[in-house]
Amino acid sequence: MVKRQPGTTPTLEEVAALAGVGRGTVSRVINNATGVKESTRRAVQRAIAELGYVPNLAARSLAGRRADAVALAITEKDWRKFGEPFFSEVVRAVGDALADTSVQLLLTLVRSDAERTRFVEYARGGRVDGVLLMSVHAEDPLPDMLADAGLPTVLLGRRSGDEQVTYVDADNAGGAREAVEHLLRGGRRAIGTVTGPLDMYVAQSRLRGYREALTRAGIAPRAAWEAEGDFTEESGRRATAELLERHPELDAVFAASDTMAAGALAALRAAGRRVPDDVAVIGFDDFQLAQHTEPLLTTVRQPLEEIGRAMVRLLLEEMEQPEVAWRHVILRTRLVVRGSA
Amino acid sequence: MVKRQPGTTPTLEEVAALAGVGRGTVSRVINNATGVKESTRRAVQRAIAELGYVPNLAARSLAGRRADAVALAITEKDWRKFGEPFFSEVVRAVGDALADTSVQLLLTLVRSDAERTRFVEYARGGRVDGVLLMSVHAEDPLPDMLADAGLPTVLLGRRSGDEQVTYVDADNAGGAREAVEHLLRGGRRAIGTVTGPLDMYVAQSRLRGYREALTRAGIAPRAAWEAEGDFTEESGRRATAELLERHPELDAVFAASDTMAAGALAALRAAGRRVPDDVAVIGFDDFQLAQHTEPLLTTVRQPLEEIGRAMVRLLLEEMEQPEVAWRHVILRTRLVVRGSA
DNA sequence: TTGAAAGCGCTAACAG
DNA sequence: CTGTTAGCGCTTTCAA
Repeated sequence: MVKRQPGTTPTLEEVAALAGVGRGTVSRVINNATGVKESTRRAVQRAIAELGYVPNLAARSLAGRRADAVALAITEKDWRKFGEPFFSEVVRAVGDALADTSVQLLLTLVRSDAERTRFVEYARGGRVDGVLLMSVHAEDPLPDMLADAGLPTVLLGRRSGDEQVTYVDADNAGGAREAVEHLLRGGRRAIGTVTGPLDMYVAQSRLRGYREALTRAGIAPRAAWEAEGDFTEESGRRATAELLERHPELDAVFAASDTMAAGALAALRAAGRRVPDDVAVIGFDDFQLAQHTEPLLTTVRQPLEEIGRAMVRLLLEEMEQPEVAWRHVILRTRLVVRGSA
Repeated sequence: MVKRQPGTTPTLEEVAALAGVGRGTVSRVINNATGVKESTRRAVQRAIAELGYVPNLAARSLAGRRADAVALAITEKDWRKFGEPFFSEVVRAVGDALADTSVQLLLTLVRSDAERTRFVEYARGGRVDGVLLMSVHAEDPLPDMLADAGLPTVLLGRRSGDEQVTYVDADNAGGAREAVEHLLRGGRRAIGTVTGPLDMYVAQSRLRGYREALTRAGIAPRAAWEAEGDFTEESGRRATAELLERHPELDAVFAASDTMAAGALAALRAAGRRVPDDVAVIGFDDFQLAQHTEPLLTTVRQPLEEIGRAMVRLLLEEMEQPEVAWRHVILRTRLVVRGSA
C-alpha cells in the first residue's frame, strides 16, 4: 500500500487559486453556506468542475470533527444468518432511512474478537459518527465498549430487560399476546407455542406474551405446550412435530417467528393435520416475508421500516444530546389477519 | 449532529506528555516501528493504557494518505438478491481474506444514482484505499467512475469480454464445458441447458462452454435446447418445464447456476421424470450450497474462497503498482462429482 | 461578502 | 535511539 499519486487530486487551495478567491470562500461554497455572492459562487463552481475537485473527507473530519458516516455492525458469528431476510430487510430499512441524507452507511462484520477490536478502533477513531448494532447477543460486550467510548450507539433489540444502551425494539410481548388472543377469540383453547432460543430476550418476551394471553383467558400455561426452536425453519418443523406427538389435542400453534411458522406448517401437514381447520398457526412476522408463507397464515407484523427510521432518529438524537444516558423506543406491532386462523 | 465532546479524547500529544517523550516516539510505538528502546516503549504503552488513547484515524489518513479500509460495494437495485447465498458467501470470503490485516472492510449499498454519487464522493474522498465491486451490471458506470478517479478498483466478474478494469472471474466457459463433457462421458446425448440472463457476460460464457462441449462431441448445438432463466430457482423450474415439454427426448440438463439447478430438479420430478436415471442434472455451483440441492447432483464448483483472496490480492497490487492499467485473473473451476449423473 | 490565519491529530523527515 | 518540525486539506473564527 502506497500513497496514491500525490498531487493528482486537486485540493481546495488549487480551486481557490483558479477561481481567484480565498480558501474560506471555496469552503463556504462546497458546504452550501450562506453569504456568498452569487457571481463568486458560480466562479468557484466552475473551478471545481474544471479541476474535478472532490473534498478530502479525512481532512474534513479532522477539521470539522464529523465523519458523515454511520456504521451498521452485524455481530453474528453464525454467518449463514447474514443471508436471512430479517438481516437484509433491516439493512434495507436503515439504508432507506438514510437515503436522502449525506450520511454514508457502512455495513461491517464483527465475527471474531479480532474483528471486534479492529472495529472499535475504527469507530473510536472518528471514522463514523455513530454505530447501529443488530443481532446483539446477550453476552456481547461491543455495545458497552462503544457506549463507554462516548460513541452514539443504538441497538436493534435489547440484551435484557434493563438494557443500559439506547435501543429500538418491537413490543414483542404485546404482539405475541395479541396473536394468542386472536386464536382464543377464534375458539381455540389448546394452544401450543414454538419459542425462539430462550437465551435471547426477544424469545423470552414473546413467550411471556403467549403465557399472559392464556392466563388472562383463564387457561393455565403448560410447560408441555412449549417447545424451543432457534428461529430457523427446520427448528420450527421439529418443535412442532414434537408438540403434536406429545399433545395431539392441540388445536393451534403460535410460532415466535415467521420462519418457524413456515416450519410449523410443514410439520402439521406432514402429520396429516389440516390447517387451519384442524390446527391454526400464527407466526411472528420478523421480515415481512408473508408471501413465502401461506395466505391463510395470520401473523404479527413487526414494523421494520419504522424500526429503521427510529434507529436513525435515535442515533441523531444521541449525537445532539450527549447528556442523555440512554433512551428506549418500543414500536407497536400489528396483527395481520389473512384467512381464518 | 454536533461535535462529540471535544477534549474528551486524549491525543497523541497528551500521551507523549504523560510518558515524558516526544510525539514522534509515541507515533513509532503505536505503529510498531522498530528502533524504540524497550523501556521507553513500555512507558509509552503505559501512558496509552492510562489515558485510554485511541489514534484518530482521520488525522492518520490525512497525514499518511492511507485509510486502512476498503469498501465492498454491492450495486444491486434488486435488493432481495442481497439475501442470496452468493452474496453473503462472497462477503464472507472477502472478510476472511482481510481477517488478519488491519484493514477494515466496509460494505456499502449502491442502489440508486444518489447513492452512487454519495459513494463515489466517499471513496474519492480518501476514506478507503480501494473498492471491490460485485454484481456489476453491464451498463453500470460505477467501475469506470472509480477507476478514472485513480482509485484501486477490482470487479468480481466482468461486464464484457474486454473489460478494462481489473477483475477476478471464474473460468465460466471452461467450467460449463467440463460439466457437459461429464454428461457426454456418461452417455447422454440430448443435453439441454438453462442459461442465466443473456445480457450478463457470465451467462453468455457458460452458454458458450455448453455449446463448445457439444460441438466438440460432434453434436450440433440447437437453439431449441436452450432456455433462458435469471439465476433464480423459479426461473430454473419454468425454463426446465418448457424444455421438457418441447423436447421430451432430453436426457440431461445443464443449469447455469446451482439455484436454477434446484429449480430444474423440481420441474423434472413434477413432470414425473426420474433423476438421474431418466434425466441427469448438473448445476454451476455459485455458492457452495450443495447441501441445499441433492446428493446426486454433480456440480461445477466456483472457488469463492479463492475469489475473495484474489480480489484482495489484486487490490493490494493496484495500490502498489499504479502504473499497471488493469489486470485480470481467471480462476479454475472444479467438477465435483456426486452420485451418478 | 471575503481573505487570512489558526488549528484539527497525526506521520515522516531530519537532526541530533 | 529520540525530539523537533513541517506539513496533510479542510473548517472556522476573526478581521477587513
